[in-house]
Amino acid sequence: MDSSFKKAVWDVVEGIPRGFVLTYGQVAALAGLPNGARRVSGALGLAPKSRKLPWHRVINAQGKISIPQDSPWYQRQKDLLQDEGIVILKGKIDLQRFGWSGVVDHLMWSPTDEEHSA
DNA sequence: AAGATGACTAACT
DNA sequence: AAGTTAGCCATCT
Repeated sequence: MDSSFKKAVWDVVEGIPRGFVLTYGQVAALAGLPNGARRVSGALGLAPKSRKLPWHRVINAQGKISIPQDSPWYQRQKDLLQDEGIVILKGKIDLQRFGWSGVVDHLMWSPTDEEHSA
């Protein structure tokens, strides 16, 4: 594993604002590896505690927690997310609303402009 | 060296 | 909406 990638991942995750989430794919892309989604999970696991990363703000592209439910970390991540105001309905998080870039998209894409966009 | 694995994804059924 | 398939690629057996 390229150590510079790990570091890039940590930097990206560290920059996720409270109350928002990013998908593994997005983090990978922002860290410089467009095809490195699967690498992100590893990087998070290797992160030193001293960085105190908001690792829980990283979820999969389906808006769901990717940790196996039989792991204690699953509930842990769920709690942390809900504690910062993120709503998890039926196990899914609305990326349009809580996704970091999703917020920007929403601001730029007003429903009333729908017919003008194409 | 070769095959299995996984905190992933997009595309398809 | 939920399950399957095929790519992905560093790590681990």
